[in-house]
Amino acid sequence: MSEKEPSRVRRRNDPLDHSVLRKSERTRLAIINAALEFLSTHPFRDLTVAQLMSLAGTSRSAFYQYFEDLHDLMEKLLRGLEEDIFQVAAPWFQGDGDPIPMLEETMAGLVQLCYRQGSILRAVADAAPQDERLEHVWLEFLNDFDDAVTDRIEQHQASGLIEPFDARPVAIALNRMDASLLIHHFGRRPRSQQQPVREVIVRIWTSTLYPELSREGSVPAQSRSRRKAKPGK
Amino acid sequence: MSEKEPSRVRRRNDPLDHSVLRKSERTRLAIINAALEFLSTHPFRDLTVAQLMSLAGTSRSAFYQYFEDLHDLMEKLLRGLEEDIFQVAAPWFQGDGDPIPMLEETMAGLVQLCYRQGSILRAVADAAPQDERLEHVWLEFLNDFDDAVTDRIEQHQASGLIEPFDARPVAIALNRMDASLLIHHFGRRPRSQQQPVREVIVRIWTSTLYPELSREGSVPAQSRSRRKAKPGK
DNA sequence: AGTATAATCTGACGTCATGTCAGAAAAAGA
DNA sequence: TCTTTTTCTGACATGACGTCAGATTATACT
Repeated sequence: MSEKEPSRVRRRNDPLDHSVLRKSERTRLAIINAALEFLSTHPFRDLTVAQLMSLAGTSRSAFYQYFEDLHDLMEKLLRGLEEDIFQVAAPWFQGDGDPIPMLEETMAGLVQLCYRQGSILRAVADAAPQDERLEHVWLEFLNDFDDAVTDRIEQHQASGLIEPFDARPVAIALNRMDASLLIHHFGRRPRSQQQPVREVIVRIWTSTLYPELSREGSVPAQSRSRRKAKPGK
Repeated sequence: MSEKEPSRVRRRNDPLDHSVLRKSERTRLAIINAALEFLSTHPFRDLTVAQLMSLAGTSRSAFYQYFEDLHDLMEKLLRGLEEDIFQVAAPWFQGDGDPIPMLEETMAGLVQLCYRQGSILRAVADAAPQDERLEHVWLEFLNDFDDAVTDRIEQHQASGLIEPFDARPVAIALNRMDASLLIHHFGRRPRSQQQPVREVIVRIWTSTLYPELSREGSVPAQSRSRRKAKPGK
């Protein structure tokens, strides 16, 4: 998310009128915001540079001062998400203790995040196959997740929490499921409810990874609604 | 592949030489074959009408006599797959008896089919977000599967084979996983091996749908490759 | 503030793939 | 061989892209 600092703040007069930001930075943000707004209501295929820049309030050609092309813009948007996602996923990946509650927490966070940013995720996924470079970034993004999940499964296998099996294919499968599901449910309006999505993800992960643990204490696994999940504001 | 016959010989006596097919039909097939060949080695984004028609051996504009545009062509290709897929999936959907072997059979068939036709699947999935109509067809295709799986789960729930839970979200999740996975592993060259993919799909479906049944008889589920699985081909 | 300089913007241009159409060429039928 | 129908083709118009030189505006310094 954080690019470079506003850096040398040597404003002598009061650049505050124009906000502390450099012009270029303001324009860049205007473009990004226009894109976010547009993509929250339209599919990526309808986004053109002309459209976008008229929303952003400058001329079409100015776009190319900030991004190589639309796919480059999507890449930047993805990078923004990436951090948040890895951060919100931390509990299951790094916590210790009963893995199922950690899984639930991680997935709740993931679902909530994607509930808000799902349109970006969808836009990136839609755009990726059109551009070799973006596709590479997207696959790398997914692959990072595969690596992380594989590691975590192997750790839990080493400590006996998960029975031994080839971890990577399972990690890939679960991740692809998550991605497709999150995009499917939250990638366009109107969005699905969070709860059923959260529940089904947790159900499949736990029955796949922790079958013995999951057998108990969850009837149909309906009433497991946890803390009110602060409305997130 | 095939240029045009030495032709020049307009023998209307035996149209068999030019095959029994009408010219238009031969051209249509030439286009489709050129597309299949191209897509088995290149991503959809590199396919242009000009490229395609030069492979097919006729002029660019002739393309539009047969298809509205490239997305329409992709739709036709998808329709071709659709039948095969539903057919090969029959065992679990329609058979009766122990559900796990049926699942295994269905998934083996699915994996094998997609091993061969994966590039089409990928091309369609890649192309879908670019065209409203194709996207609709693709989503409908997935949705038909969701319906079928939901029904089957509910049947098995009614007969006590599967514990009660909201079937549709689970069906959706499992289907999206399958689709992503099949495209991921078989959508481009070099392709993954069939066995691990088949195994992981079966593992996740069974542990999700038939957790009690699956607990037994499968150690880590590695050594389940009893039969030599005739080398494919 | 006033001005020099650097940063940013803009319109015009060339490119490429698309989809259409009228006329040419070839196939089908007799 | 001739006629009719089908199929193909080149040329055109369109729309989005990405670039660039010159104009315009912001910024820094006195």
